Amino acid sequence: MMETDEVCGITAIDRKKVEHVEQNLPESNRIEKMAGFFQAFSDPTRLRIVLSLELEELCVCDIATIAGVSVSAVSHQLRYLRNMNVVKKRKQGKMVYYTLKDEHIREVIRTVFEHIREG
Amino acid sequence: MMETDEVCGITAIDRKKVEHVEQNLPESNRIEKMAGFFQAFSDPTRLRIVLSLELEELCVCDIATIAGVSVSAVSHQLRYLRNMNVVKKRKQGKMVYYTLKDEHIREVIRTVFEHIREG
DNA sequence: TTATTATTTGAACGATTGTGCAAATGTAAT
DNA sequence: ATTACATTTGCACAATCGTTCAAATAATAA
Repeated sequence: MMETDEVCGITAIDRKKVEHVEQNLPESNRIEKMAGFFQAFSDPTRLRIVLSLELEELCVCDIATIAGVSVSAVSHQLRYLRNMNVVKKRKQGKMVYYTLKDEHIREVIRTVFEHIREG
Repeated sequence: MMETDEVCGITAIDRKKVEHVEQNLPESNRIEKMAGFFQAFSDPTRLRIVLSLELEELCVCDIATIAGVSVSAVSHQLRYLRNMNVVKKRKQGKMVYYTLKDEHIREVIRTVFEHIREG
């Protein structure tokens, strides 16, 4: 017989390991926040927008051209990215120009991108 | 009048910028792959699984306990993560133990995690 | 063999997501 | 004022997602 135990109706095979993990895992809040961060880059259109803004400050219309979707769709995604603190906007007359919010975002993107290349 | 131009029915405000971005953007294939990579970590349950496997090699049942979802749900997510080359399995008798696939994944996770902490 | 346990798989379900359309808002030009 | 144009917003809809349940595999124990 293995070291088996009943916990909440689920069979925990190795209680020590489970406890070790549960004690060292970030709290749920943080994990959800982190997952949300990843989610911001998990859609091809959104990622293309972000990568574009790493190269140039762009207006909504130009982003739509580059992303190959409607201006409306881009606007929706930009709002999403703004809420996630990934991009910021600069208004100039009728136009609204978007850029990445800070260097921090740039570095994360670059890091992951490098690792993708290797993998 | 601004430097405006009709392209595919979409008004391109600044053709130079658009061309510069389009020429320096990764190709669609790569962007989609990269987005897929991010997507692997964009769900709280999946991210919790990955973070757990960074700490310990775990069987499916223990992962379910830690993640707080059914064994079935975990198995589905593990298959997803296996297809994405994030985790690998080791079979031992009835049990199947999972670990992160390589150090590469570990480093990406750590990097992003650090940046999240700061931001 | 039969029973038990761990995992996987497929189907079904509600929830979320990304999109385009149409209307609304904001801003500048005529 | 009216027109023109960039952007935003609300709605609807199809597609995808994450989950559980139940059945199927796989492997050990009795």
